[in-house]
This record gives sequence, C-alpha cells and structure tokens, in this order.
Amino acid sequence: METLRERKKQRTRDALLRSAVELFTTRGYERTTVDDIAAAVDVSQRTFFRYFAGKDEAALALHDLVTERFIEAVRARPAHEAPMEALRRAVLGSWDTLNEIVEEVVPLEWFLRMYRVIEETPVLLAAHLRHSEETEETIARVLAEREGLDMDADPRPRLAVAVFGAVMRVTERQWTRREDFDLEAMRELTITYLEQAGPALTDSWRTH
Amino acid sequence: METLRERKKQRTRDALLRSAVELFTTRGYERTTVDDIAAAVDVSQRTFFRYFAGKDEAALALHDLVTERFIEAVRARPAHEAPMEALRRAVLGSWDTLNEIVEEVVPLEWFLRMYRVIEETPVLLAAHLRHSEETEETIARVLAEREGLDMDADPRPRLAVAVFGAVMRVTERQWTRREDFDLEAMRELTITYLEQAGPALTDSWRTH
DNA sequence: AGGCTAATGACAGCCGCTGACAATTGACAA
DNA sequence: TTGTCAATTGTCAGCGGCTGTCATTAGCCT
Repeated sequence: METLRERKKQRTRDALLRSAVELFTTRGYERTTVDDIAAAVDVSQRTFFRYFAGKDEAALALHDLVTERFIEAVRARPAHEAPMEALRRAVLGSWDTLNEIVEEVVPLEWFLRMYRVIEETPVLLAAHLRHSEETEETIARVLAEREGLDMDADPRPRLAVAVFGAVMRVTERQWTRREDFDLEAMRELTITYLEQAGPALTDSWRTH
Repeated sequence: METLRERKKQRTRDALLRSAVELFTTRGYERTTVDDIAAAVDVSQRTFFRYFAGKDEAALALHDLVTERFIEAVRARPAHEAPMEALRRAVLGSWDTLNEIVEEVVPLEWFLRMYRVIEETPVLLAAHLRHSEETEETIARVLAEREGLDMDADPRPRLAVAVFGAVMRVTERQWTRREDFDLEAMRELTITYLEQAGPALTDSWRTH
C-alpha cells in the first residue's frame, strides 16, 4: 500500500467488489453481467477479469476473506486443545471478529445477503463447496502438524476436518433459510448442531 | 422403450454420453467442446443441449446413475438397522452391482477414469459436490421417514447423512490418487475410513 | 525530463448456452 | 395407404463469460 499505484489498484478492486456484491444482492447473480459491474465502476470488462478470475470469484471474495481469518484462528489455538475443540472455538471466535473484517469493504448486511444468493444460485453454491473443500485440506494440514502426524499415512486429520466441515455446511444451509438471519442466530445454531452431531451418529433416534 | 421413437431417442442419448465420456477421458474435459461431442455422433450442437442441460451434466450422468441406485439401496435396507449401519451396507452393496449398471452404457474402465477427470477439473468437481449435497438431502429424507422424524424440527437426519457423506468424499478423493485404482481398493478404503471416522473425532491422535 | 514498467482499453474471437422457427420424421386413425 | 398431428431435429441468430493481443496511458525512478 506504499505507492500511489498500489493504492489505486486496491481502490479499483474494492470498487469492483462493492459493485459486484451490491448488484448480486439486488438484481441477482445471473441477472447481473460482468459488463454491468465494470460499467458501474467505469472500467473495461477486461479489467474486471484482471482482478477476478471469474464472475463467481467476485461473488465469493468476501467469503474467502473470512475463511482466511478462520484458518488463522485455527493456527492460533493453543496446542493442548483437542482437534475438534480447537475447530469449534476457532469458528465461534471468527464470528466475533467477522464484523470488522467485512465492513472494511462492504456493509455487513450485504455480506449476509450474499449467503442467500450463494445458496440460491446453483453455480455459486457449487463453487462455494469446492472452495470449502480446499479450505478443509488446508486445515487438515494445520491439525496434522499440530498433532505431529503425517497426512499421507494417517487419514484422521482429513476425516475429522471433513466431518466438522459437514456439520458447518448443514448449519450454514439451515441458517440461511431462517427468519432470524443474523450472526447471533448463526452462533447458536453452530453450537447446538455441533453438540448434536456426535449423538446423531451413535444414539438411536427413536424416542426412548 | 416401446415405440421406435423412444428407442431412437435412447440411442442418440447413449451415443452422446458415450462419445462425451470417451472424449473427456482421453482429450480432457476442457479440451473437448460440445461441438466435438455432437460431431462425433453426427448431430447438431443444439440437439446435445436437448439431452443434457450442460456439458457438465454429460460428464456427471454416469455418476448420477450410480447415485440413484445407491439411494434405492438405502430405501431397501431393513428398518431395524441403525441409520449409519444402513448407509454403510447400502454403499458397499452399490459397489457390487455397479458393474452391471455402468456397462450397459460404457465400459467400466471409462467410468473409473471419469472419477479422475472430475477430481482434476475444478468446474466438474464443483458440480459434483453440489450433486452430492442434493443426494444427501434426499437420503436424509429417507432416513427421517424410516425413523419417523420430522426433518424440519430435528436436524439429526441431515447431520448424520452429511457426516457420512463427508467420510465418503474423503474416501473418494484419496482413492482416485492411488495406484490400485479399482473397485476392490475402493471397497477396502471405504470400510477402513468409516471405521476410523468415529475414533478420529473423539480419541486423542497422539500415540500413547 | 525522459526512459522504463505496470495498468488499462480496445478489439477480435472462442465456447457454452438459449430462443425461435422451419423442416423432417414417426405415430395413429380414417 | 394416406393424411393429419405431434415430436424431434437442424439452422440461425444472438447473449454472456472469458482470453489473447497489441496499442495507449499513467505512475515510477534516476
């Protein structure tokens, strides 16, 4: 961020991202063309593609930002915590600092609404799931290192993270369909779903 | 399959699917255009899109076929089995009858190689993950009905299926990267990974 | 001030995909 | 058998995402 050039680049990127998210959350993803976004920032379409690999990358950019913070949060967890507990605390912690990160670029409101856009748009949901898998691979490596394991020989890190991710995905999905669609509700849902995941696998579901 | 018309339709669909899979597994997905596929069957590009909603649907069609059988297998499981056990037996059973289903359209070899193509091609992997999530929703409904639960009030069916699906995804992914890339190896991996998933969540990973 | 390099715009073109309409071909009854 | 109806296909035109190329502009550095 030193030179004028770098500041200018950052500003156009932010402007593109802002316009993209605004258009996606109002007009919808499919009904927004890349030309629309570029025009809103008064930039050529070609320039858009120099900042984002594709239309979908612009839609998921905020998410990726938050995800990075989550990964760092996992890394920052004390080594004595059990893996699943570390993941649990890392997510919940991320939700706390989320506000600050997001609002440097767009209003929190827009970020939340993007969740629903993603969930409603097949191609975006697909891309989102793929990103999530990549994230899981990264986190599995973090956990493996924490515990001193070789991931190529021991599948447990990947398995644990995949299971955790699965629970989080169900949480996310159900959350976006709720009336109380805010951070506090997400927090509660996350906690209860993580609690119920274990029993759901082992216990009988039929009421005793 | 009664009338000539229906038989003809089935034949062109099969031919398109066969050509698509052959081209994808040899030339690669991205390097194969829809025009290539249509030309190989001597049909217009427009006709291809009348049979497949998109290029990716043709790439995942075989997989969807197998998935349907898996869902039926779950439905067919005796009601006294615990949910996770029913899923486990259903998958393993599916792998047994897989051969017959697939070989009605393409050689089994092609089907297996498509796994790697999917895993290597970001856009295909994304679509595959989305399909998997839809499958999980369906299966959750099946389990909920088996156990007499209301999915809207009780998250356990979705959670259990999501966790099961997560383990299967890790299995799939690791399997495609192995030397012994055949059905028998997949069988073994599935069994051991499903065994290790539980302990991976609760036990300490550090050697005692 | 002037040369260097990075960022942008303009243009052409490929590919996936869709709508519309005309032509063809099988189904079915008179 | 033939004529009518409906389903299948081909053709064409066009949009939108995305990329390569090259000329132009604008910040950087001595």
